[in-house]
Amino acid sequence: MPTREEFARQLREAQLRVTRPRLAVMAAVHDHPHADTDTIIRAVRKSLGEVSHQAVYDVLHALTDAGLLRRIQPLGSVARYETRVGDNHHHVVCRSCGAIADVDCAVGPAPCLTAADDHGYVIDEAEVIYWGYCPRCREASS
Amino acid sequence: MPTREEFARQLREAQLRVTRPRLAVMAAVHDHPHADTDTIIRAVRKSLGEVSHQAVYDVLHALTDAGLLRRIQPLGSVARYETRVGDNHHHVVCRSCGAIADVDCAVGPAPCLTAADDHGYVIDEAEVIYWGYCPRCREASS
DNA sequence: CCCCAAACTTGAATCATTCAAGAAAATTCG
DNA sequence: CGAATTTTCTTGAATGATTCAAGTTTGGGG
Repeated sequence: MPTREEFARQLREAQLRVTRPRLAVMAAVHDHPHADTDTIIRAVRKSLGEVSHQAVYDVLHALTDAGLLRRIQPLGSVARYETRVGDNHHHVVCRSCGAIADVDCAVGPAPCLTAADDHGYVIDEAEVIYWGYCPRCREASS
Repeated sequence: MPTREEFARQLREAQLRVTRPRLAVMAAVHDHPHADTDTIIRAVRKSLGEVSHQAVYDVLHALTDAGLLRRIQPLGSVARYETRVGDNHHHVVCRSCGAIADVDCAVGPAPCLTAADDHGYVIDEAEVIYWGYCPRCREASS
């Protein structure tokens, strides 16, 4: 996993101040891929002691706006975050337990798909969510 | 647009009772593609008089579970519904104003895409959201 | 026409997220 | 190095979509 210095460098490059909560959030999201806000808050408190939930929300927004984090939100789920950005990869979501896994882009570089009729929209990204059942749930229900 | 009888038939085929709120919700969603719940509630009240918001939520869930409606929820938006179901089409969302337009599937029948590595998941649907800017916002910002 | 499960009404509760105002900390510049 | 300035964090309350719960009404089979 990236070092503390690596995270700090990313923050500076994005014109953001380097603070303990921000470093902790970066580490937490890195360690818990696709984690929801509550999980991230708990992880951050585990490493720093008490931190306000508002601070975590602020940090998640700032880092997302800066492009250091990516926010995803499958139907019926709260917001989730991941550190893997800039490679336009996608996600598989289990309909049963909600587990999420990364999937590489199926058709090349972003935007990796071309709409049949774009209605005049200028498209710059195609976000794909695959729905199905994860190995564990499939086994449990058979 | 489908007739009242057409909607009633769809409800019966789905083993659901035919009620005025349900017919009104079907018509409202049909008339307001991609509308959020609040818009639907207002449209229903316009045609039926006072109807509890809870009834509309119940109906939307029942119809969605029955496959008569499809629920979509782009990042940062509340739940939206549409009557076009079963054809695995996708959506273009404007990053600026949030306008949504339908887009036919680029690669054939569902699931229209193949994941590079499915991690053992059994995938039955690929949901695609194209992000970009609609003609109006593009013009307004130039 | 009667019955009863399914639907609807009313009213309160939940919970993720946001708002607001002041305190604390991180860069900048002297 | 130390004060000034601005960003970030804390505290505490508010918002708003959605859900829960209990009781009433209604659709449609018998």
